[in-house]
Amino acid sequence: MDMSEILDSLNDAQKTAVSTQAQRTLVLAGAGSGKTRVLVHRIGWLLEAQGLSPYRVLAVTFTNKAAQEMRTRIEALLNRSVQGMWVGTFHSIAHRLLRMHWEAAGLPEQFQILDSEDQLRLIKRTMQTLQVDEERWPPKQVQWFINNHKDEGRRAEKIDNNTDQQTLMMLRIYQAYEDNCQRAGLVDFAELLLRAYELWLKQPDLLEHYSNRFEHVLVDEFQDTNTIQYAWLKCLIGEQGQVTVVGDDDQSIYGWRGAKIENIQLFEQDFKGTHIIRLEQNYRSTETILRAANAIIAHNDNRMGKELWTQGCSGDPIALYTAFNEVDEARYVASRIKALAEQDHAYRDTAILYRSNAQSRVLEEALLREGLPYRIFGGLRFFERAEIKNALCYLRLMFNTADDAAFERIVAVPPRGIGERTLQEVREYAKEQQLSMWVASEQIIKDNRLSARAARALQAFLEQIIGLSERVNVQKLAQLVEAVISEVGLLAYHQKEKGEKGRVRIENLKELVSAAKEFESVVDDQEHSQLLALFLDHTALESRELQADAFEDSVQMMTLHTAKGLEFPVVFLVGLEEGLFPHQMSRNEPGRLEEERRLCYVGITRAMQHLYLTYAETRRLYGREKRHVSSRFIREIPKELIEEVRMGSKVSRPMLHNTESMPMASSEAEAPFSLGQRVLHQMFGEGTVLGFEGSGQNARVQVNFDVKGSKWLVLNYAKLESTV
DNA sequence: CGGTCGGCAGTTTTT
DNA sequence: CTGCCGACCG
Repeated sequence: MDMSEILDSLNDAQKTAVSTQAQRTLVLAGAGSGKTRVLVHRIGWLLEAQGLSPYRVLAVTFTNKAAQEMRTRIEALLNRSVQGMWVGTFHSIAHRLLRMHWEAAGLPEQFQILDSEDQLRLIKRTMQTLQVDEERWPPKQVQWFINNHKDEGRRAEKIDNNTDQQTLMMLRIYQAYEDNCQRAGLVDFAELLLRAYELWLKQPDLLEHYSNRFEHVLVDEFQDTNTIQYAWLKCLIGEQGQVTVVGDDDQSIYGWRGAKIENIQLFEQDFKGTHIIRLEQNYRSTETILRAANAIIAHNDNRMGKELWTQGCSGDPIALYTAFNEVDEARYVASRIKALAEQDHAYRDTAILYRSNAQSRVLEEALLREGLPYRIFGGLRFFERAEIKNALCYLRLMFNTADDAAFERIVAVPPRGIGERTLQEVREYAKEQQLSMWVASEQIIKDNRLSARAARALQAFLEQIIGLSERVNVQKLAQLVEAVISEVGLLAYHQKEKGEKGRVRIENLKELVSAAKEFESVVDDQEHSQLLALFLDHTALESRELQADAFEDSVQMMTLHTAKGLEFPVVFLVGLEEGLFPHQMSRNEPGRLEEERRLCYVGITRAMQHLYLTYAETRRLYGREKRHVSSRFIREIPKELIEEVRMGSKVSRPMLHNTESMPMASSEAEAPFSLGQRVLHQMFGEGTVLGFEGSGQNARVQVNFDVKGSKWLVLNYAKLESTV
């Protein structure tokens, strides 16, 4: 292959990053600077120019999507398959290692992965057996405690137990939870990483093998690595290994879940002679947008230092809309999107970004009112839905009867005459004898420790699972899934549910069968039982839906966190208020405030052409009206980049007594009411003016009545009175 | 065993 | 104001 294909399309900094001979390379890649491109071409360069075997390359990402994309793009660039290359998330690579070396890692061969919901349930269960007060030790907090320690590489027994009562109890739960996991062959997400790390420590020969094998390690989104991931990498790379890490300290937004932005600085110290390359040329946004982003992020301290620039045009000023309240804000966004659509902007070119999910609702209503199609990202993923997880837990229990988490989840779903009394009996016995729930059930039945009715029900359950698991080696995966949902009564169970809910759940269960079919065809030439194991891993590790949502041109709505890595021609960044963004909880701690600022930087740099910022002076949140001042992030943008928008009546401030002094657009000056004004209606009572539409005879006004809610009224008929 | 009611919490999310 | 979870009751 011609090397020029790999280098020619790149700028100088990118070329350097792709072709450097340095043993250690740190690429500081600004937003929109072609980061993925560099990573892909770097690997291409290593394989083609350096003649490295794909077998000797390990590339690590944070999401399955990124891993998938990387492999696809490398193969497209080189026009060949790179099968032997390991490309995956930290978790999937750790998982792969543990599957291959389960014995060395001290795990049973059929270990299963717990997602965070499973983990929380198991923690609750553990706490119940320990008789811990859930008021004093909230399970969520315990979960956080456990995961945090694991992320820092700390086992319960290694933690100093010379501490306060509160922590001491958490440690006890941590330990008991671990014991439960070990006995049931269960591994949570943090455990995958920790075990993989301990594998290096406990098995130097294994470490050496992989260190030798992976001559070059590449890491994407390096600023998001946590302590254990960093330690794992450091071991693997060792003194000899070559490594390329790519990241952007200004886009580190996951500190709250353990990511250590300091790892970037640490890298420079730990890996001597690191070649640092900055990618600062941006190919995404207008100069105006970049200047705003640069200005905001400049308020942070201890940056690695980077300034985005572009050869492109300066573009439109940033629009800033000050809304009276959140409804007005949403209305503005919707009306702008409608106007943009009329100028031939596709809906999918537009994104609405917000700090927290709770904000989406009002926006959604406004889009609905305008008849604009939208899609909200986030929310429950397919494999996380309750009915899907139930079905999967049957498969898990069939696969490994010791899986207590699965046992607990489905033993009474659908209901089959096994009540809390019976279960309590089983749990106690299991705890006493250090047995799995499954074996405990068997023995309790045998010992006649239950009423005849309960014993019969429990026996029937065990037999049903055994009956199903005998078919694992005989039937195809999809048939097996189908058998579970119909024979075990899940379908019938949801059929009985009233309302839309049951129907949707049944749809989902059928979707699960299709997913299994799809999986069969993708991963063929495997034994049936193997296939089941792989499928279970897949559902735990790749919660992404198999089929992307049906093609529809719609407005994209998501949180700022979700938007990372994406780009849109038009971006609305809403809710820029002190207390909301930066969030209340982050305002007083400098470190957390800086992370909020980086989040803002991420949001702004998503925009390619047009950026709209909005905030509401009053916002109803948690049923309470609160007044807010504009976000400091707005004020950190140079004034000359911003153009303030005033809609309709041109009154952005609802202070009634000030309306006269506010500038009025001549065309709208005749409007008898202003936005935010309080009015009285004969039938609907008092309310607040939210918006106008039309003029003259047809002029309509939208009023949010205190009691009757929001209504559109024709001004001519409405006989509204000002309350002032 | 399933339904209902009351209390309470309530950034951000991937694996 | 929601939505979720747990307790309680029929």
